[in-house]
Amino acid sequence: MRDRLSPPVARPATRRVTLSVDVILLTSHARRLTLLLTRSPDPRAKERWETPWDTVRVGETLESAAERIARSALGAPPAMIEQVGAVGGKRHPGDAEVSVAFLGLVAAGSLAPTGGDTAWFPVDELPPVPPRHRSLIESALQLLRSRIDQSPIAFRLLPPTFTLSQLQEIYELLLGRRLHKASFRRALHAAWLVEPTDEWRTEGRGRPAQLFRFAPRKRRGGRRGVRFGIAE
Amino acid sequence: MRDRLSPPVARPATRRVTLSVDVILLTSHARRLTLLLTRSPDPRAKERWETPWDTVRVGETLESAAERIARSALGAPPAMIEQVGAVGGKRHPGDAEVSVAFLGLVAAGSLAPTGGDTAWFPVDELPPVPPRHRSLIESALQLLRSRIDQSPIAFRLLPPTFTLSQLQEIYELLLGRRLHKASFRRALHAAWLVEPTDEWRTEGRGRPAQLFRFAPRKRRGGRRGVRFGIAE
DNA sequence: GACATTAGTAGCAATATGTGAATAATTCGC
DNA sequence: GCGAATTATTCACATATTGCTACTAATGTC
Repeated sequence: MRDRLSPPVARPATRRVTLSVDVILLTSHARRLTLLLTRSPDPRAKERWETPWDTVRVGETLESAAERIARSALGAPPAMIEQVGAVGGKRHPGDAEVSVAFLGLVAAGSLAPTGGDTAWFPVDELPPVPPRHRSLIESALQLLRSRIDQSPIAFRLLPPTFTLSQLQEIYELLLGRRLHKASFRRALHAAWLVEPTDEWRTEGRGRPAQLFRFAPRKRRGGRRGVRFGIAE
Repeated sequence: MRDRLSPPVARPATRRVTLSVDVILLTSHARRLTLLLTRSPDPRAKERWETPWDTVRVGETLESAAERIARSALGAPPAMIEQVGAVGGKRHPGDAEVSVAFLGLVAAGSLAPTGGDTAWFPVDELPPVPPRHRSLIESALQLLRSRIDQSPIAFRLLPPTFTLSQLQEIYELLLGRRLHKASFRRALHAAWLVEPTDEWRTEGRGRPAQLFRFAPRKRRGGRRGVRFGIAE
């Protein structure tokens, strides 16, 4: 089988392709998911905005390149970074044949002083971006939604301490639907994911809310049955 | 921000890297997950087995390259193929700087007539493989387990018609634990994923089992609450 | 102080899940 | 042919989880 792919001993030189690392940086702002875009440096570019990207430098891994690109665009490292995947086909602003996309999450409130070359856009009101970036953004959002219950994604979109209403708001944002307050809190406490601090926040009107922090505890091995969540 | 990455108008040529596409082919056999490996064509290779891989040819996408490699190794296309992700670092048998891994699922029973250069190994009894392949196999298995309840993975590991005991066996294999028969079936029927055929299979001794086929129906919009499954 | 507003809980009905055991349809040994 | 062994399928019931309405609490506004 392999023989058909390459000669038995001396293998052909692996073909070289142009490769980029592209970073999707997301945060929550004003009850909306927002994405960081940078202005295209090329005035002839078809689209004026694109996600931060660069090539991998010598000695860098894909991850360290993604971290560098994110830090450079934000002025600070994101709270979490995760690979989305690799894609080719579709036009890339630097004409990279293959792009490896990373998703970076930024805590709400730490929106960098968006300089003239970077700006945050609500994900449902994006300006035109290059086709490959459009597709990577879609993939990143899908990843975000599919991992929300397995990974501490929601907590990375919040500052270290937060109110339970803020947390619920993030979940509603990511899931795209309203959640019931009592049920949400009951499930949250049952999961031992947060612990209360002794601080309270007054948000203008209404009763002050207690602040919590993310502090997951080992959970007693609750062996649940299978959940058939297959949509297709 | 972008300015620091590249000059305003004329961008630097995107750096070229050697790239491979590596395919993890899995099936279920004798109550075990098994993986297809090909014999290394290089007698000086440190490891004698590796997962099928090749470079991307001109005009191919990553996906079509993965399909070609899988078809070439199996003699037939896999039932499903999905990207695992991209990795660098760690030694690759062809010294590719970056590898994009794909997971391919093969229906049980269609084990190709494993020629002299390819063979199936139980995933928990693999011979030594190159470090990058070892790592990709781990990632693929993790992906498999994390998607089992969202994607029809289990069904792709089975022939078009199957008994519910076979299906449960696959779930137990992937989840690594026993499931209770009655609960499993109740949840399965509630999810409207299978429909009975009018065939029965006699498996030697015991009562014959009815054969079912995968036939997911649109499910009444069961808006469930949040499940906090975060381990950390 | 009455009211609007947001936070946090109680309690109960409706569902879902865990489990043991009953019932069904075969083959095997004799 | 008959009973034991084996595998499939379902029932029934105890427990656990979830959905929801309504209630209490603590604040700012007027």
